[in-house]
Amino acid sequence: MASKAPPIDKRRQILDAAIRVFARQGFHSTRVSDIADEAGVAYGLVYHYFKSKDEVLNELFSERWSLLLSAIEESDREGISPRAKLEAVAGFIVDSYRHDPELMKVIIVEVTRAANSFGRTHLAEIRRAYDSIAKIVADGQAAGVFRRDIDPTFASMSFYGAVEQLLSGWIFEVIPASDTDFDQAKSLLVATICDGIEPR
Amino acid sequence: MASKAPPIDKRRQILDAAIRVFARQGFHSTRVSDIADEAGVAYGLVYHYFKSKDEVLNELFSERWSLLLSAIEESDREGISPRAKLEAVAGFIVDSYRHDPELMKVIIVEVTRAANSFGRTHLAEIRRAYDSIAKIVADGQAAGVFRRDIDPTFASMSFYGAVEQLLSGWIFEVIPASDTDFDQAKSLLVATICDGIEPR
DNA sequence: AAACCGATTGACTGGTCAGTCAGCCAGCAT
DNA sequence: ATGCTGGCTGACTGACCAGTCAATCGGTTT
Repeated sequence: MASKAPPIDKRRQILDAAIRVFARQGFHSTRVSDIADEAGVAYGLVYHYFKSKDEVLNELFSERWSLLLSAIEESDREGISPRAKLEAVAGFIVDSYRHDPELMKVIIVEVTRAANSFGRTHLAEIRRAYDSIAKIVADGQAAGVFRRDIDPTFASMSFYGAVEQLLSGWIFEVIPASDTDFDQAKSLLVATICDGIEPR
Repeated sequence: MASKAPPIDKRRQILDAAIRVFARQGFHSTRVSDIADEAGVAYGLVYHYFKSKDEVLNELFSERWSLLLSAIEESDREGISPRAKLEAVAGFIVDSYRHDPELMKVIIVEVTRAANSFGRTHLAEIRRAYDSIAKIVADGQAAGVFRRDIDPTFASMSFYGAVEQLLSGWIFEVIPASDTDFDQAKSLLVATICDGIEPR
């Protein structure tokens, strides 16, 4: 037989199990044995594929965050209005959550908002997202479609903060999370940040 | 002598030490002995005044958060415009940070954004803040000074998310934090959320 | 069939702390 | 003086768990 026996990717299996377990219990209260059990794999195998428990989370974060960064930078390259770019960014993040809520929960709760632990480690990567958004705003100002009296960095933080708060709300069931909520959120985020909540 | 020897409040001393240590090292990597050392007090005394290490943080959070809730509800009672109410809320939070950055850091990093641990425990209290802000927005809509096509809960989350993201930026030195930055932030937050970043 | 090798297993170890507890001591009452 | 009370002390313990490692397994090469 030239065909190999199904080479089940145990590494992937461990990562996927880790997403589920981290999402369910949080990073700090999951034991490495929980991951191994969830993956249906021996304890030691986790250490065959990963240097440490931390590295499992790092891998999950970096895998996904690089996609996010690409998406932001990609949308900035397209020949669309700054407002449409912001909408693309919000859309990508919201869709990421819709597509894989567990992974996004882990990333936000354990990394992005865990500023004392993994957030520190990945600060540079996280910052790159802020900076890319700020650049979109700055370009919009240069083009005259955004006000110049709001600092781009400030606008970027407000925008990203609003997006993340929304995801947090969904994650912890503070606000409803249906498909229509997701779609509304995309346009409402942009409407809020660009137009404001006062009538025009 | 009728005057008592200075009754140094050891309980308070422990709480204040905990703020400093939690801010410096984060809750998870501070040992109870670190708190005791910082307070200049014996290890066991921490357990004389508090049931557990968790209870120390709970106390710090509740102490401060109740002030925040009062301030929000207070500002809603004053006969000012909804926009001014939002400015009061943003102002109070920003000033809280200016006045005691270490405590606010602990509250945000370890509770408000630690959704899997203490955030869960205090979810109801945190939610009350969201709800109070949402009420301000809803009243503004009823009065016709805010658009009706943005859900108050949504607006509240965006607003609070922006505020918290800003504090996070200061805490982790992603953005500069001087007194003028604080003052600008107050009005910019409201300008952003109310007026939007597009020119009127 | 023998040597080889990476994947896989899970019992074990070493270190870390949260929380306990037995008792000390200062001030006050009797 | 003797006893009492409660703040205060810090050595100790029991539980927990990340990470190690020696052994096994299954497939491939010589």
